[in-house]
Amino acid sequence: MSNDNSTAESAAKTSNFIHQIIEDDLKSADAPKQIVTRFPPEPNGYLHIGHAKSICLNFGTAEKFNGVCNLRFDDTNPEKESQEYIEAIKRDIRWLGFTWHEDVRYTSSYFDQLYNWAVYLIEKGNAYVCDLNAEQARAYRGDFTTPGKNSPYRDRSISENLTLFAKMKAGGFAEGFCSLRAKIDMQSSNMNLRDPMLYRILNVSHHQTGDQWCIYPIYDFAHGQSDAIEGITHSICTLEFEGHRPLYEWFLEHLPVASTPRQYEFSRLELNYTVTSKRKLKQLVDKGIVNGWDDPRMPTISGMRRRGYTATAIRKFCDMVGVTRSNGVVDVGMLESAVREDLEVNAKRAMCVIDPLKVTLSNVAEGASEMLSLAVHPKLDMGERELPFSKYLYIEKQDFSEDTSLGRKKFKRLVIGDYVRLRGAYVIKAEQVIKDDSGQIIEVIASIVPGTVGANPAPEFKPRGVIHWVSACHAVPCELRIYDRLFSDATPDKNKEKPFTELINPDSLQVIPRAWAEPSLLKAEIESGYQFERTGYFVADADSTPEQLVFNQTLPLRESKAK
RNA sequence: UGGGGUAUCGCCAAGCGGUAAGGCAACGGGUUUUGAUCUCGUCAUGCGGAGGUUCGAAUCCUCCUACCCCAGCCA
Repeated sequence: MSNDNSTAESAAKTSNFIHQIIEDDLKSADAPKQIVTRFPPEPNGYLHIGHAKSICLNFGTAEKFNGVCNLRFDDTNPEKESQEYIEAIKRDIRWLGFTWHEDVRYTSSYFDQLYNWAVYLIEKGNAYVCDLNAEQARAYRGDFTTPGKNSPYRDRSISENLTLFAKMKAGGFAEGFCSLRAKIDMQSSNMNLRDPMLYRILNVSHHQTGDQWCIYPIYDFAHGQSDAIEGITHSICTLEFEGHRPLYEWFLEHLPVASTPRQYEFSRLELNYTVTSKRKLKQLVDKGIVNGWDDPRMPTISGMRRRGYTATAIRKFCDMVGVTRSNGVVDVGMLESAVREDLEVNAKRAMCVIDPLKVTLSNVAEGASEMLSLAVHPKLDMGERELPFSKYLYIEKQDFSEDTSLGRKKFKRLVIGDYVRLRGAYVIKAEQVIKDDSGQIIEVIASIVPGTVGANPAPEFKPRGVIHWVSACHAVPCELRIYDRLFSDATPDKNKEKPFTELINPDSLQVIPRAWAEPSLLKAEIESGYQFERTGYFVADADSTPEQLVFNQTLPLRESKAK
């Protein structure tokens, strides 16, 4: 489908601070044999545009340096995770065009090893079972300006800790009764080092391990070690994990791990007029504000796919925004620009009239039907399509005006007494307008200039412009869903007055139940992009049935001010 | 407030001591059987601020300022 095979080349050209670090690493004496990265989503929601950036970075970096990238589900919190999300995430990554190394990994498949390492820490006197409840633990932790206090359980003996931890694992304690904590430094100015929790008791079954465990490791105790197990060389994550890096390294230093991955952080992607947080996107879904995770207004990968955004465009966009450590909010227009750039060369052209006005051609015989052949793309060779022409047409209401004083440059459409080109067909002249009792224009009588198909007319018949059309008796009805940005606020999650769920653009979805498409669109495939000439990019939606075609507007065409 | 980060055009972003790339947007001109595309041009004497070092500073030093992250048994 994609005519763009320059993605890999341009990806190879783009660089960022992480690539620079890797280049240095590769030159060093202890250079890794191979670069290994990983994309570690938690299966607690669908992937969004922010994840796309991380995916492009991790898979793209591995590709650039002839390394590999693992897909690892960071499934340490079964309460919020599900198999449905796992399947959706795999589907989205594949759709983006990336292939993970070997089999999918799961942090949960390392639970035994992680447990043994926890025991190891206890044996070395570096971890203890703490009976403080959540509230008490918070009080003991202190705050930014107050150092924490040691837990009264901090100095339990190694053997007692071993017994207690085994009992935790065996289900001997109620949820929340106790936890395993690392013995680091309650006075640390880095809150993450104030004896962080390693394991908590969770009496829930896990989507991968079933009821095998009732204790689950916390992120910090699982992530770095999982990286080490997999031989990850560069563990790339977002900025909010920066403060966790000392802890990440502490575990690698205090455990007999086989390799020492390094963590690097970059700033997460933010887009204006949207939210990029799985938690918030889930709220939109749960509250029914949108129709599911793949609603075409959602910045999820599956939503964008359904909207008609292409993988090529999303990857191009990720390339455009770059990778840095500074927080910023990217203009959603940049994403749209990448989408148009791809669709301009990859979308087939077709015609569809949204708001029809009947045109009767006075000098075309009743019942006469001519089959015209039009290029699928005006510049690229994408074949031809057949288009029936007849005495009765539909054009857009907007493309006709009674105001004959409108200048030819000001209004490049149909006006009584003047000429206009029907795209790919004849030049016509509007002769007469017919109105109903209320004065509404219901029909225009026009005539064709013979011999103007594929040929320019004599100068005196020079058309004001080109308009799109369909043959009224051949056109197929279809439903159009026109989308606009989901939020009316540029920064919905930073608004002080209202929660983001109340900043929804009331016009984010407009349904046009009956538009008229050229017959070739009957063959439109789901997810295949079209440009409806002069109106916008559209894509056939999976809701389409043999009786009713449904198209989603991907984006309108750009419009210069004059229009 | 303690700690950790970040500040270059409206937005994103190169720059790594030698005199401010590029993209998006915007604004002008041209081409065009899509008011699309394409194309040509304009768009930071200035790099958060103030000092300092240097022949030379966005790049080095000092001091300010603003914003982001951390006080989940989330990731």
